[in-house]
Amino acid sequence: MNANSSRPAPAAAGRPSPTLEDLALAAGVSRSTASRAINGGSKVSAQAQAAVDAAIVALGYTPNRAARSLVTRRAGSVALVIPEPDARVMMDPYFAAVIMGVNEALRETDLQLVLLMSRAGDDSARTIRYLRGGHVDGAIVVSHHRADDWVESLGATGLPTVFIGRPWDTESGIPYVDLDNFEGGRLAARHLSGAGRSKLATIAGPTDMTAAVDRLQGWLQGLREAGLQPGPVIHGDFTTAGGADAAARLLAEAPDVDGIFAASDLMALGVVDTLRGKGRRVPDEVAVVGFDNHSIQAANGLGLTTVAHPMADIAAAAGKLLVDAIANPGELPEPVIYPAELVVRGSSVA
Amino acid sequence: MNANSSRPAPAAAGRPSPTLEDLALAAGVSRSTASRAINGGSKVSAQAQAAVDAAIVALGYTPNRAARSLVTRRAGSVALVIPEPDARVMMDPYFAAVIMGVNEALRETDLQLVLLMSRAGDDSARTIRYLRGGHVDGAIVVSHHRADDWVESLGATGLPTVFIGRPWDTESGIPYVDLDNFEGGRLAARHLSGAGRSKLATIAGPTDMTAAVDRLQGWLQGLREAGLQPGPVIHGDFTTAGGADAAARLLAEAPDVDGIFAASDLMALGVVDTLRGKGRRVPDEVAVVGFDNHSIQAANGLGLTTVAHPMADIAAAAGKLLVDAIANPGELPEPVIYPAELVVRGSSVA
DNA sequence: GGCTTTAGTGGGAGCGCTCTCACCACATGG
DNA sequence: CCATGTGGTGAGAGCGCTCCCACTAAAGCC
Repeated sequence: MNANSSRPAPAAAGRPSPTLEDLALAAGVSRSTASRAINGGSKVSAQAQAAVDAAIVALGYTPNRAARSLVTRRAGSVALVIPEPDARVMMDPYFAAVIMGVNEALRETDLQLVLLMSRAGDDSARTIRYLRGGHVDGAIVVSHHRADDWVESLGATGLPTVFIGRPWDTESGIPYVDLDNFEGGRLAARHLSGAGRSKLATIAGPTDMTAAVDRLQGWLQGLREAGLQPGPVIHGDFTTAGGADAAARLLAEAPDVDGIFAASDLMALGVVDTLRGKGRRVPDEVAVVGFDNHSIQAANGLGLTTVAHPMADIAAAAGKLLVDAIANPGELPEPVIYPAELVVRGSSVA
Repeated sequence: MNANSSRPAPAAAGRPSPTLEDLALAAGVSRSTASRAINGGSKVSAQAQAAVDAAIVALGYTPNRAARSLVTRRAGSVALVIPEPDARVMMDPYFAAVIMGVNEALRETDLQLVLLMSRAGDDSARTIRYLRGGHVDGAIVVSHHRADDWVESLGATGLPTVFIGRPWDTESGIPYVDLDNFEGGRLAARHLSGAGRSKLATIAGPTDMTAAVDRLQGWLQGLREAGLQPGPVIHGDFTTAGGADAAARLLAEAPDVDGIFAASDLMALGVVDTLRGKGRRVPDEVAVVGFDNHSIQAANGLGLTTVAHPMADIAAAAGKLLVDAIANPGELPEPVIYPAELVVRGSSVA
C-alpha cells in the first residue's frame, strides 16, 4: 500500500528518533506551529498543517511521551487495580473479560493501560503510593474486598477513580459500574420457585464482596416474595472447587434440597459435579441456577441456567466513565447499573 | 477530540508534589547530591544519605517519572503484547496466568506493565508503531499466530523482546521461554499406549500456533515409538466448545476410539462432555488426556490426566529474561525450555 | 488617516530530572 | 615542595515538549 510508510525508522542502535525541532525544520515552520499542528490547534494555516502532516510521515515522527507528560502534567495512562491476593481466584476468566473491556474503552484515547496487582499486605502500600505519585491519570478498581479499605481512600486523593462492582463505601460518591446483582439473585429465586421447586438453598459468594452480598439479599428477597423458607445458605469462594465443597456440605445439611442457586457459574459447575457424584440427577431431582453466563458452562452437558453478567461491557462502561472523569475533573458521574437477565437452559428445567 | 486540554494544573488536589529541588532544600544538600542519594549513588557521604532519606519520608517525595524518563531515555515500562483478535480465546485463563507471571517478575524492578492488545488488522500497525516509538523499554509477546509476521520484525528494531512460546521464526535468534510441548505430546502418547489403549486419536490445536504443532508432532512421535497407528487428527481451537465439536466429529469418523489426547484441558473438558453425552464411559471405554493442568479440570468429576504447563512460571521466566535483556543490551539470551510432566488422574486409568 | 481586531506565527521559558564537569579538601607519593 | 589521586559536592546544561507572550500582516471600523 504505502511504500514509504512501511519502514519509517528501523534504525538499529544509532539514529535517535526525530524531535519536534527536526519536524519543524523539515516542515519549514517553527516548533510552536508544529506543536499546534500536531495537537489539532485551531490557529494553524492550512498549508502549515499540510506541511507538518507531510513531515510527520516523512520522518516517522512520534511525540516523546515523557517530554509531553512533563509539561502537561498528565501521565497518559490509567491504572487497572486488581487487589486480589489469591492467584487461584485470579484464574477466573472474569479478569480477562475486565481487562478486555477496559482496553476496549481506552482504544480511542491515547491512554495506555497499566496493570497494578497487589498481593501481600506490603504491596498495597506500594500500590497506593504509586497511585498517589501522579504516575497515572486515573484508576479503575476491580474485585475489591471489604478489607481493602485503602482503596476507598483513593477517592480523597483527587485521582479520578471508577470502581467495577459497587464499593463498600458508597458514601464518598465514588462512581462505579455494576450489574444489578440483587435483581439477579431475585430472578434466580423466582425462576426456581416458578419451576415448582420449594426446598431451595444457595451457595453464596464470599461475604466480603458486595456482589456476593447483593446476590444473596436478592435471593432471600425473591424467596420471601414467593412465600418460601429461606433455606440453607452456604458460602463458597466463587471457584469450581469451592462450589463442589459447598455442595457437599449442603447435601449433608439438607439432603432433600431440590433447587440450588450458586452465585457463580464456576461454583455451579462444582455443584452439578458434586450432585452427579452423589447420584442426584440434574435437573430432575435438583435444579441448578448459576450466575455469570460464562462460556465455560457449555462443558456441562446440559446447559446451565444462569444470570447473564456482561462483564466486558461493564468494564468498558467503567473505562468510558473514567475517561470522562479525567476530561471533566470535579464532577462525579452517577453510578451505572446494568439490568440482570436470566438465561434459562437445561440445568433448571426438565 | 481533546482540543480543550488547556488544563495544565493538577486540578483539585492543590498541593503540588514536591520536586527534587524541594527535597534537596529540606535535606540541606544540593539537587545533585539528592539525586545521587536517591539513585543509590556511590559517592554520597553517610550523613548526606541519611538527610535525604529523612527528607524523602518527611515530604513524601516521589520522583517524577516523566522527567526522569526524559533525560534517561528510558520509558520505565515494558509491554505485554497479546496479538489475539478473538475475545473468546482471550477468556482462556492462560492469559491471566501469563499476566500474573510477568507481573511477578517485574515486581522487584520499577518497570510497569503496559498491556497491548491488538485485534483487527489496523490495530497491529498501531501496536508496532507504539512499540517502535520508544514508549516502552521492552516487550513480551504471547500467543502469537503464524500470520502475525509483524511481530517477528520487532527483533530487528533493537527493542528487547522476549516471546512466551516458541515463535515461528527462530532464525532471528529472538529469545523465548516455552514448555517442551513436543515431549508433552509424546508423554501423552506413551501414557495411553502404556495403559493398553491402541485406537488412539488426538484433538490438536490450531495449526498456526507452534505449541499446537509441537504437541501434535510429539504425539505422533510417541505413537510411532509405541508401534501404533497415528490415528485420526482433528483440529480444535483450544476452547471447551471447540473440543466438544471436535470430539463429535471424531466419534463420527472413528467410533471405536479408546484413547484421546486433547491438546488443552479446556478441549479435554469438551471431549469428556461429548463422550458422556454419547454414552461412552470415561475412562473405561475411552481414556482422555488433556494438556495444561488447569484448575478448572477439577470440575470433571474424575480428575483429568494432563500434561502440566506451569504458565505463570514460564511467564515469570520470560519477564526475568526481558529484564536482563534490557539491562544488558546486545547479548541475546538463550531460549528457556521447561520440561513437560505428566499428571495422571482418573480420566485415563480405571 | 488612525485605531482595533484577528488569524497566524516564532521566540523564549521552563516542566523535574540526570549527568558532566569543575571544584574542594585531604590524603598519599615522589 | 609539587604532583597526583580520591571521596564528596554543587552549579549548570540540557532532555523534548507545551504554553505564554510578543509580534506581524491583513482586514475591519470609526
